[in-house]
Amino acid sequence: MSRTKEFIRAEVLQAALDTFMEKGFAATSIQDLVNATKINRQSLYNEFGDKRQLYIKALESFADIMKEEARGVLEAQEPARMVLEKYKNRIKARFEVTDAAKGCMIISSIMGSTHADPDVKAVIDNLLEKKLILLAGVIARGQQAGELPTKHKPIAIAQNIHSCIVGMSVMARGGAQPEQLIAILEVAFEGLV
Amino acid sequence: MSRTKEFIRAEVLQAALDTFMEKGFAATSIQDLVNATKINRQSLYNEFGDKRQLYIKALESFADIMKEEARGVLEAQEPARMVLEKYKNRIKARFEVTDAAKGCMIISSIMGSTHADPDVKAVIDNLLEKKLILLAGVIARGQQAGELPTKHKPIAIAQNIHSCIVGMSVMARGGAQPEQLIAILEVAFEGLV
DNA sequence: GACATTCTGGAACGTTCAGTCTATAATTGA
DNA sequence: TCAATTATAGACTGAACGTTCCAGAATGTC
Repeated sequence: MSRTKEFIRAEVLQAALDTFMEKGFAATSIQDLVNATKINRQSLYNEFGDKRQLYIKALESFADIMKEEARGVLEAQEPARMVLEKYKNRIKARFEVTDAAKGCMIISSIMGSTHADPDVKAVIDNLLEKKLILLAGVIARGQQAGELPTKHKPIAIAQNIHSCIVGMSVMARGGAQPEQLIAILEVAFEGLV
Repeated sequence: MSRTKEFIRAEVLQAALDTFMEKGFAATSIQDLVNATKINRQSLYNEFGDKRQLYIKALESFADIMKEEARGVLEAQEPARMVLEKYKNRIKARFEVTDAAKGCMIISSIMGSTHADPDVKAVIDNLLEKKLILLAGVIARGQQAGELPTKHKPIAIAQNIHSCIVGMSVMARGGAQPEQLIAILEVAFEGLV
């Protein structure tokens, strides 16, 4: 047979993801990716195709992680307030580690216009939809159980929380401190936990 | 003397701004800027220096507009709830026009890492600070007058609103519809207006 | 009308880019 | 040990990039 690979696909994808997140698609050169992944230029092309395909695969791995994280918390069969409390703490933890400043691949994609690519947009839209359904579902359950105020629709509240987290992520990258971000989160979850 | 210019500086800056917002700094070529501004390549260099300086000048003009808009609403000497109501309506109007999807130069800069440039970061930080001071000031005034709930600090509430607006801007660019965005805004201003 | 100045259009520069090619080294199964 | 296969390293290619240069056209002042 043949020689075996000396790199681990997941690690290479993670390194590529970090690079794309830090610099954005357009400003990331193949050489940047070669340096970051520490694998050969040709191996990159063999394994992932061109730059665009590598980007999409890195984005998909990011989306998978996000989806898994959201499901792990939001699908718990507990009272809605408790689930939301845990979710809030999960977000809080994300912004407490300083490298949260490195950003978010989804926001980076949207702002960098790579989402003009239908394949990219499909990944992003799918993640957003899944997340909002989960979150709105928990809120709806809480409202029906009389645990949560019913002034606003579940989907609007879910989107508000999402919107706020997106904003926090941008602010984190802009240099905001964890304490500020956590204070924002407390306001956003007012009346929910 | 000499031949007069055939272009209007503000219009050229606006065209450059639109281009940078749409594509981001790295993905915008000089040729793109020549096409968008409809002025000569050499004239661009004569008037604005290189690409980076043009970017900064476009960013500054954007920041000036944002600052002026914020001051126009938030410096009014009226009851805080009324000021916040007007501010909410101003934001709402911004997201009702469909070209809000084109984005925001500040977020684009932060996500695209042009804010690693100290000159760029200075413009952004200054705008953010000014805006938050104004907004937190109105909220503090409202709290002191007993118009607004005092559970959270004014600056935290202001940052929460800012964060939410930033998130909405990203969502708008991602394809969210005005109705969704307005519903988010209503949730964000809950208890404030 | 002559001059000085500045705008304009296009060519040209050196650099960097994404992607390909070639040659060599390494590893496997037989 | 050998043949087959694949990783690796670096040179290479053609295009696009930001920027500069140059020649000519246009315009205001004297």
